[in-house]
This record gives sequence, C-alpha cells and structure tokens, in this order.
Amino acid sequence: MSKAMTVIVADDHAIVREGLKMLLSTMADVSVVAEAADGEAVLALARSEPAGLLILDLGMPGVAGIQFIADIREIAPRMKILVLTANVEPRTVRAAIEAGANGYLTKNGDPAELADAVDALRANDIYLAQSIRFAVSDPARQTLPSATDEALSPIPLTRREMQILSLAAQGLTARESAERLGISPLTARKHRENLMRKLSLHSAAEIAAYAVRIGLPIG
Amino acid sequence: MSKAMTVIVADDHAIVREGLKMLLSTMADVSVVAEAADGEAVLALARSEPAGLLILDLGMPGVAGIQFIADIREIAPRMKILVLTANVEPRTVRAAIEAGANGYLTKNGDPAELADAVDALRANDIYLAQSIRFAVSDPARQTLPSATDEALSPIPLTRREMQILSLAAQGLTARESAERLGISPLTARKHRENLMRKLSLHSAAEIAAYAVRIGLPIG
DNA sequence: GTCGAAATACGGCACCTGCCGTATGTCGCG
DNA sequence: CGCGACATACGGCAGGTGCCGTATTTCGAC
Repeated sequence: MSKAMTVIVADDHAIVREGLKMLLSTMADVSVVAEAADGEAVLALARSEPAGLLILDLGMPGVAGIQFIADIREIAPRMKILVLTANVEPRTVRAAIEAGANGYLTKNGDPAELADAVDALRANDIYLAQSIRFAVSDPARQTLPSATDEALSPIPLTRREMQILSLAAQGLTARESAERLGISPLTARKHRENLMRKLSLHSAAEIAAYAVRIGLPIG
Repeated sequence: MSKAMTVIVADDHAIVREGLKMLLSTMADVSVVAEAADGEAVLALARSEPAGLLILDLGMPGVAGIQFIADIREIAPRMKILVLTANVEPRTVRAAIEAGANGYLTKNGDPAELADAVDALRANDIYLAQSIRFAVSDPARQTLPSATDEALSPIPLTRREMQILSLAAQGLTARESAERLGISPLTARKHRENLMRKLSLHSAAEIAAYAVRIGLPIG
C-alpha cells in the first residue's frame, strides 16, 4: 500500500475548491493539505510545504500562463502538477506539458477523469483529458499529413508579437501600440497581422477573447 | 418537517456540477434531481420538470445574461432561482434580483454560504452573498452622496442591447448580428452604439474584454 | 390619453482593420 | 559565408467601426 498522497488545490473560486475537496475526499489515499486562491499563494506553498500533487487552475489571478508551471517545477521539482482549467487550446495543452505539467484536465470533461488522473500521476504517468488527448503528439513521430499539423504546432510568437498581442487585447489600435513601442504604425500593424495569422484570429474582438482565455493580463 | 427540496444544478463545467452535487449532498432535505450544461437544457427542464430550486451559473453558453432569468421565471414561476457566478458587477447583481432571481452567490464567496442561501430561499427569503450585499440598495433609500452612485447604478441594458452585446463579444460584426436577429444592420449598429455609450466602452475589443469579465459566454 | 422609453431605420464621415503585396537591415546558426 | 528568422517599413483596397445626426412606430406606465 502506498501512503496517502498529499494534495494542494489551487483555484480562484472558493466554491470550486470546496467542490474539488469533496470529490477528492471520496478517493482512497488522497489527502488535501492546503488550498490557494492566487498564484502567489501557490508559489509560497510550493516553497514551504510542497505536496505530492498540485491541482492548478490556469485561469487564476497571478498565474501568468504557462511560465507559471515552469516556475513551480523549478521550486518543487518532485511535486506533480495537474492542470485543471477551462482552456482547451491545443497549444496550451502542449505548452503546459512541455513546461512540466504531469496532467491536463478540462473543466468541461467527465468528472470521473479526476480520479483517473490522480491515479495516473501517482503512478508517474502523464494524464490528459480524453477530449484533448489528440493535442499532444509524440515528438518522435514523423510529421503527419496536414490537418492536424496546425493544431499540434506550438505556434511560438516572437517577443514583438507577444507585446502587440497584449496591447491589442487591451483595445489599443495599431497606431497606439506603435506609440507605446516606439515603432512605425505600419510595422505594428504587420506584427499584428502576423500574430493573427499564426493564431488563426480574425478580428480585434477575437484577439481580446483569446488573450483573456489564455490568461494574459487585460487592462 | 418539510420534505426534501428538489434542485437542478446548471453550470457548463461538468466538474463544477459534480462538486456542487457533492456539496449539496451534505445538506439535509436537499435532492439534486437534474443538471444542465447549457441554457437550452435549463429551459427544457424548467418546462418539463421544474424543481424547487435552480442553481444557475450566469456564465453558461446559451445564457444570454439577465434576460435568461426573466425567461425562466416566466416558464416556472414557482421555482426558486439561485444565481451562482463569477460576475461581481453590482449592476448585474441588482439586475438579476430585479429579473426574478431569489439569491445571488459568487464563486469567490465562502462555500458555507451555499447552505445558508438554500435555507433562506427555502424560507422564501432572498439571499445575497456577503461580499456583494452592498450592491442592492433599498429603492426607498434616498440617493447617496456621489462616489457610490455610479457603482450602485444599474445601468440597465435593454433586451436588444444585451443580445447585441453577447453577439459582439463573440466577434460578430454589426451586419452579422443583424442577420442573427433579423433586423437591419443599421439598427444593430445603433443598439451597439447605445450599449457602448451606456457601458463606457469604445471598441470591439473592449466589448469582448468586458463580456469576459462579467462572465458572458464567449465563443 | 398622454408621455417617455424602446425598437426600428437611414446616412455621412473620419478612422481603423484585415489582407494582399514588397523591401531592407540585423543577427545567429550551421 | 550563406540562409533563415526577425524586425523594420511602406501602400492599396474593401469593408467595418465609432460618432454624429434624424425619424417613425410601438407599447407600457402614469
């Protein structure tokens, strides 16, 4: 018998934390030892009393996306990280795993998967929700035909594109973004077009919605 | 002894529904009889088998804001409606109650409030989360100084404006919104302008960001 | 029955956008 | 030393946007 796995529950919604604790309490050998409502609290817990498992909502305030996973992984290398979020973007799933997450569940998924995921992580496996399992491919596998390629690609944005994305998401026009960055409006517009093409976005509204969805800070 | 209160749980996140069911299962005389993941399912349930209480996430797809509450109230006048959402905008709280909700909880609030709220609603009371209780003022109370005025102001959107807001937030143009609603593009544009003025928004991107912030469904 | 709010509808104007090109300089990697 | 990725910069074009008007109809409140 393995001894009980200690768990930290991190979600900004208290009622969701409470629900998760209830769900976890029905599982054998699982013990919720702490909870956190924001990114800072998660980091503090990872430092002071790392648990066996962290269940992490990527949509929390103070959790600046994927980088946050890498930060935790650095602080507490032995703690398992199970991402639990509403974000179903394939590239986010891929990036989360690459950043060091051990599992990825979506809030829309079958609740029964929570138990499966905890078991898998305890066995040092990686667990992905059924609905997004297609999103992470084996890097060794040779390139596939076509349709899936786009979904599988990490689609990395350049530094400038990231800046423009952040500004555009706050409602700034190309001109205003250009002023902030000290470049030509036309250049800013080009960066904007490039990132939109990369991300398959087609309007300012979609940029804002996307930015919010992936957890970018929005004014 | 009152007999068990039947409850419908409506939230688009399966894992949140599951957690809520677990939490409710610890309460005496409460029985979850159905759940719904989108607005249509809620309306169908309200028609076919209304329960004593509906716990409703206002951020669900197909739940076009406050009007949805009024719709349910019309279909099932005797069913209690407890709003449970991430939206803490005072005007939304106010509007929800005016539209016929019997209670309003925030996902950030103390989970213990869930039990209090259910009890209050069962006793035909209205229950508001501690954190937003200030938001609904007694209409009889005379106007307060100033600073709070703006926050307290309902800034009510009309039904059409609410619909346009929801569509615009999903990235639809005025023309596309007009097609969905079967009205002139120019009329749709006017509704859009009106709601933007009311809400002090100045671009499509701001509409999208605002809609996300208040918990409206975003494509 | 009157009054106001809401919904309907139209038009002009400056600006921005999204998409299509092209082109140049820099910098790092093999 | 190239080659490719990145950043820089410019322009045309069609369409959408945000802001400014005006006007009619419908409908509930008083």
